[in-house]
Amino acid sequence: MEKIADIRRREILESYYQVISKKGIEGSSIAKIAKLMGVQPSLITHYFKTKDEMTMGLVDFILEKYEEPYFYGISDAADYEKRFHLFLDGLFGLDRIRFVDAGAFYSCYCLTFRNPKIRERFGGMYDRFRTLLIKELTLYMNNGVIGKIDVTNTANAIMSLMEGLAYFERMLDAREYRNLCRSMKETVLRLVGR
Amino acid sequence: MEKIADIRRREILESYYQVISKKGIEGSSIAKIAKLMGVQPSLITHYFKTKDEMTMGLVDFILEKYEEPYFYGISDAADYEKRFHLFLDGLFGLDRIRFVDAGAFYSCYCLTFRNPKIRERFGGMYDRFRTLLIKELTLYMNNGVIGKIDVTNTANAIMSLMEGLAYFERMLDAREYRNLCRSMKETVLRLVGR
Amino acid sequence: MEKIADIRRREILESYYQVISKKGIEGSSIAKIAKLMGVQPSLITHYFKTKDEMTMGLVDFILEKYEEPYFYGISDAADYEKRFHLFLDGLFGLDRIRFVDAGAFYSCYCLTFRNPKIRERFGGMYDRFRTLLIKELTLYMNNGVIGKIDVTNTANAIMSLMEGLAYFERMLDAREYRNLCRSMKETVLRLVGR
Amino acid sequence: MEKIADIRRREILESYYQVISKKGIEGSSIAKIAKLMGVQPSLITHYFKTKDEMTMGLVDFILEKYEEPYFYGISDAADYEKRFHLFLDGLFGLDRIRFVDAGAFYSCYCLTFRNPKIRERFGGMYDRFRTLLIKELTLYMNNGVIGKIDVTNTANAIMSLMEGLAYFERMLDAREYRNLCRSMKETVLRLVGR
DNA sequence: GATGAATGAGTATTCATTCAT
DNA sequence: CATGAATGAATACTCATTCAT
Repeated sequence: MEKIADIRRREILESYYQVISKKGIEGSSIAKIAKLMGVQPSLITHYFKTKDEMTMGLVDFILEKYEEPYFYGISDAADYEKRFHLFLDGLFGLDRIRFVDAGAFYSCYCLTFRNPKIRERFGGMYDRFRTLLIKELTLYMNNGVIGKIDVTNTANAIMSLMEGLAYFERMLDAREYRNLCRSMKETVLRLVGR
Repeated sequence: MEKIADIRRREILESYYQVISKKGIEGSSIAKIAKLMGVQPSLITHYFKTKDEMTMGLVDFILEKYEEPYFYGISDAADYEKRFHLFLDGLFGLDRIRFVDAGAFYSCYCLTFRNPKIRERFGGMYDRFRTLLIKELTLYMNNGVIGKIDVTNTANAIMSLMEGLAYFERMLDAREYRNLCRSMKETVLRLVGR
Repeated sequence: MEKIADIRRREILESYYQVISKKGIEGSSIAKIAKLMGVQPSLITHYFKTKDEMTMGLVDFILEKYEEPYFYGISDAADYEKRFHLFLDGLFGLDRIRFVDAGAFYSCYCLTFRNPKIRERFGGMYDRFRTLLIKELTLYMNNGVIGKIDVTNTANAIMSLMEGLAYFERMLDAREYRNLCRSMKETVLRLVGR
Repeated sequence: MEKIADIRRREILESYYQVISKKGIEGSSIAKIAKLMGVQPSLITHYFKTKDEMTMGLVDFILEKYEEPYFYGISDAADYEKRFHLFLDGLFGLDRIRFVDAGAFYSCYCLTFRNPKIRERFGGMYDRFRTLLIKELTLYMNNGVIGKIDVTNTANAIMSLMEGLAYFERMLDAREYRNLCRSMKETVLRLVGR
């Protein structure tokens, strides 16, 4: 039984997210969010004292969404060989579900350049992701699925590949993107010594 | 013999660039640019009819700066072996000179999500870069410096690696970044069959 | 046996008084009062239907405080000569206790210019004070402590002197203020024919 | 030939003065001033960067008005006896022209409690007035029109009397006020030893 | 080529107040 | 008695833009 305040806050962040997706960070405003929600702007300031506070909320909102597929997308199959390929497909597969609008995500990423708190949040998220990758890679390494590697270094490389892939997704046509995905997967295979 | 108008326009874009670097796209305005230049805002509107027009100008300004090291950074050494390694260092070396403020660059990148014209500019820039990479890779391939590869595919992968590296640069500490650079270079070496 | 409602109203007025002292009438608001009290703004509206009503309450609160030293500060000594000098010291002495913050007091005084009800309250307070002065002066006159005077006129003059003194207190340095107090006392002595 | 900017600024201050007279400091706003002028609020911010800046301007505007009758109201008659009485009438006469709305004046006075700069302006004005009084009193003293007095002290007392008179003007009916004026004049006569 | 006056819509935030719980 | 949701108007100030000079 969630409190009404939490629901409202969530609603506001959801609307902020939609506005920022459509209009960008420079085109988003409390008034537009309120209009989308069908409430008065002052109601929003009732829940978030300042716009900065609300933006911090949005970053958390987005990073949570962004993180989800990584944390919950990993198979727990007993067969490590199979699990490894599922894992790779989860990272670079064409059917990878994108939970967060890329425009909104990069808008928030831009905030890291001037807002140390937001940079921390992004940093924290990537740390958690790196830790997850390391754990997973170590598992595969210890079970002979992949070769002996520097797991931290490899995790960083994988994250970089993923980021590059995401960045270029919309710059490429479907065929090029498909090739890039495959190429990335193969690159990872080589990186882990297979 | 440049006209005074061109000089002024350049000056304005330079100031816009500085403002966007410091305050982000959501914190930049004609008034702030004018203040930085020590002129009246209306002078800026005199040279750029609308803010959108000026922003288009800024994108070109930034992409030009961004492109420069790639186009002029490639060695023309006769020794292909040596040239190849200089080439790799140019892309992933620690001493790679960054000509464009990353915050400003990503702010402009964000605009591609809502402005098709700007997306075109970015797309064009990456096309030119891909063409350059393909030409260079083909040269190395034809001269036996690297193995038989799908050059387009490899060029895309290299661009992705570079982008991922740039994205994470400020999220990593110096040591991690150094390792990532080295790792990237090794990854490319494997991709090109060495 | 005071009701809780009366206590709360008193509490609210005390907080309003503090806020107006610190921020002035133009900087005071129900929200700030509520924050100072650690309650919700709506609680204040519960006790005072409108802000105007609360302001009326504040005026009474302040005038009551303001009046106090005059009403209770007068000696009841049997020796009229002595009592007269204590009386004078009470009005113009350096050790005169100020019960009301001058900033808050003048803020309320300003309201008399637009709010007839508030003007009445101030007028009533000054009437009571004048009556008191007249009574006291008559006593001294009838007992030969002072000469034959127009008591009403003299009371008005004394009030004016006091007001002028209060007005300039913070514009003068300590020495000047001390001299002014002494000068005022001497002026009164002359006015009452001594 | 005054510049348009100076005229506009003056116009704005005049309107601010009218609004503050009618609505008090707590009821005055840029929007109301603009409405009274028939212009957009943003035009006002064009001439005064902040409301505080405009308020500083208003204080100067009001003090200037307030000062005027004192500086220009003093007779330069050669007959000192006559000049002295004209001088007294100027200060306490019934026909004393009031140049400044009392409500607006006291609203500004209230600002001295929280704004040191404004306090300074008021202090400066009173200093100039005291200096003027001292000069005038010294003239009379040196020419035997009045007795030997402490001119500074007397100047302070006169200012206090005037302030008290102004403060109570609107609290008294016409007859009482007339009497108070006369009483004040007599008090001054006694203070200067006549 | 450049200034500065002016507009009108927009910004985040605060205001007093109402009402259901 | 007290909270907290919600409103709608107001606050100072900034925005991009136009236009006359």
